[in-house]
Amino acid sequence: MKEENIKKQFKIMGLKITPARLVILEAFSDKCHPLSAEDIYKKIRKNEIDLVTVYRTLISFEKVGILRKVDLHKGSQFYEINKHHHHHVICNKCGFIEELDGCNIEKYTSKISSKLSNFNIIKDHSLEFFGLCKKCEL
Amino acid sequence: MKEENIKKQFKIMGLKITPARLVILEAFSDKCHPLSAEDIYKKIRKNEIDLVTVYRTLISFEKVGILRKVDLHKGSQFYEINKHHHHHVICNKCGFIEELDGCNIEKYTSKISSKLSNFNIIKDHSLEFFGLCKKCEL
DNA sequence: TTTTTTGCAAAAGGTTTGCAACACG
DNA sequence: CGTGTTGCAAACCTTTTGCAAAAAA
Repeated sequence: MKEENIKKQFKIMGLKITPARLVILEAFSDKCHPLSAEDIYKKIRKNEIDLVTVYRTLISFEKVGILRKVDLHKGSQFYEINKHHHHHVICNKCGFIEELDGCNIEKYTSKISSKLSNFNIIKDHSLEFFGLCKKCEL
Repeated sequence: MKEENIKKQFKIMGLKITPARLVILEAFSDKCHPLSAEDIYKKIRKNEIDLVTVYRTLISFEKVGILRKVDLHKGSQFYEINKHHHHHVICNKCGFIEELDGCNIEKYTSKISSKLSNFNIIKDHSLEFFGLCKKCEL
């Protein structure tokens, strides 16, 4: 995303443009793997942004819809850019992650929606696969 | 499950039969909602089983396949009986959980399996939906 | 100038580990 | 009796909170 567009989006979202936010957003753009707070902290250490700021930024970004949470059955919470909705396959042994293009479960979602007794509104879903990668299957 | 069958299964799994394990397993049987270590600890407090033992038991049960992890986007890890595979809808506001009967994404799973470049073996998946329950949508 | 945001320190969960005592088989 | 399991205390790791200083608009 271009600098200008980011600024516009931040403004719309009610977020001030700060170096920390730009750096953290940047950390997501060059790699499409999900990142944890710690991952980002290490990655941008040279910028000397506090880990607490990373946490707070992730929370704001998720709140306004820039990021989404991903559960990888690891110790900590991961986030990824909330675009090009997709899912992952995670190796139970080494933690390797493969991305799956797209997500075609809309049909399934609408089917289940009609069966629900306590929900009218479904906003999101998480779908991750777990297995053994080729290196670890041996 | 009957006492006898449990004992057999435990034996097969290489787990000794202990009061703690029976009580913890029991905690899962009368309710199909996912439970966290803390949930179980509170539920069985009268049996005076240490929280650490609960954690360790959950880990062993998951390892041998009696339980599976469920990610509910809450602070802690939840588990449920690894049978009658199904999914959940979780209210983002109040945390209410609705269970979905069955799971019909096998077709989807086999479709994605063929596209993977780093995995031959898919063992499990997690699929949870998030939204607002009828009480919270107002 | 006003409102957010940041850093630091500290607290608050949640989960894991070490070790000695205990219990299952 | 031997190995696996438990309880207790303490450590650990991740995430959150309070508050004053700094920065954005």
